[in-house]
Amino acid sequence: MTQGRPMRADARRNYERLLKAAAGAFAEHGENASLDDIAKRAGVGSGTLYRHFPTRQALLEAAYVDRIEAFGVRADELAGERPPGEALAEWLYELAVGSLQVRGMRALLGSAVTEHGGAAALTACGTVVHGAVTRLVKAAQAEGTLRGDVEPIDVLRLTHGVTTAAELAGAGEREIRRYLRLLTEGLRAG
Amino acid sequence: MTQGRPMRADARRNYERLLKAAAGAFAEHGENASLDDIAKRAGVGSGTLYRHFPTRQALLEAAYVDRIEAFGVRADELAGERPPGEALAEWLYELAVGSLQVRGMRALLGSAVTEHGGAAALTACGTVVHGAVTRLVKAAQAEGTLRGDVEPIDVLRLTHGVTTAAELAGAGEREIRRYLRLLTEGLRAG
DNA sequence: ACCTGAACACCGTTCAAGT
DNA sequence: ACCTGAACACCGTTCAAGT
Repeated sequence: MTQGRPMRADARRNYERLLKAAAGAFAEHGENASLDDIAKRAGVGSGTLYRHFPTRQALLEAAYVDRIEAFGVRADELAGERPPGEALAEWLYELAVGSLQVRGMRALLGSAVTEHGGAAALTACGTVVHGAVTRLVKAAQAEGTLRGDVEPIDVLRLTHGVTTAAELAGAGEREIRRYLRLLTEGLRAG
Repeated sequence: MTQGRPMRADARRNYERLLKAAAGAFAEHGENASLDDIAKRAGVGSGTLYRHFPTRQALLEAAYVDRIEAFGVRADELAGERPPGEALAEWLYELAVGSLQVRGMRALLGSAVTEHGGAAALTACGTVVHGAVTRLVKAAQAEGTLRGDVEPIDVLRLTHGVTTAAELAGAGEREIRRYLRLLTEGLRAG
């Protein structure tokens, strides 16, 4: 599907250098790392970067595609090990921790659940994450531990929101856990 | 407190022109509106903008200080009209709707609840909002409708997070209401 | 005391020329 | 088919000169 004809040898080499440079730059400077700097680090002209990755979004996605796919696998693992409600909670927790630790991934996940003017053109990353959360959510709803009136995408968005909140708090993993529990249990007394 | 000696006439005029231009630019282009453009709109040199507002944050805050203070007043109004739990919920709703509608205010509120390396130097805007939410939260906790293990700042952060989520959804006011209810009631079945 | 605007540094993006 | 890097446009920030 993403297959096209194979790249010329130099193109493929540049592609991989760019990915490596991008990962480093995003880790150091966050999602807004300079594209020019990334090209320089990779030792290629800036035009080459644009040829391979027409938008910052595309580069971000390519840089984290492995990690995102690991989350898809992890969802099925958890579904096999634990009761649905717990599996969902743990997966959301790991997703939140991941997007806090790996700078740039939060932005990627955010745009993966953004409504882009109606007909949501799901990104590759969006497809994987959305598929995973849908399986977990349906199971938890069937089990009766998750309310029936929420869509999988709502859960993803709210988790992203909670992660944002935790980041504002300069939070560690304990704080994320706390905020996520407030979401799943609610703020009401009880 | 913010009083200093009175500004020279031309300084005061420029200050106000800048505020007006900033409000317009933020409304049009969001929180990242070009500062240079704002100075041009106001008909002043860019240095003048920096003299009055050393950071973008400072300009954002000055542009919205009236609106923020209105939220402080509104909190007391609601506290006088409704039971504490309802007053808090309604206030958070209005805050969320406000930060979605007025571009730039969301960013301002976000940074108002951000932990800035330990000794949180609260902004003026942060002080107002934090004071208001504290009054509402304490009352709701005393009444027993809000769980006792959350701090006012947590409520503010989570509301900011929910607003973020709603924005991702390209949401209207109905969606915000729904997401806020999910926060206050929780995701668990029941 | 305050203002102006040129100057500098930096970044994203395009595209003509090269291999 | 792909790459390079100069060129352009734009922005934030500083500061010497001016009133």
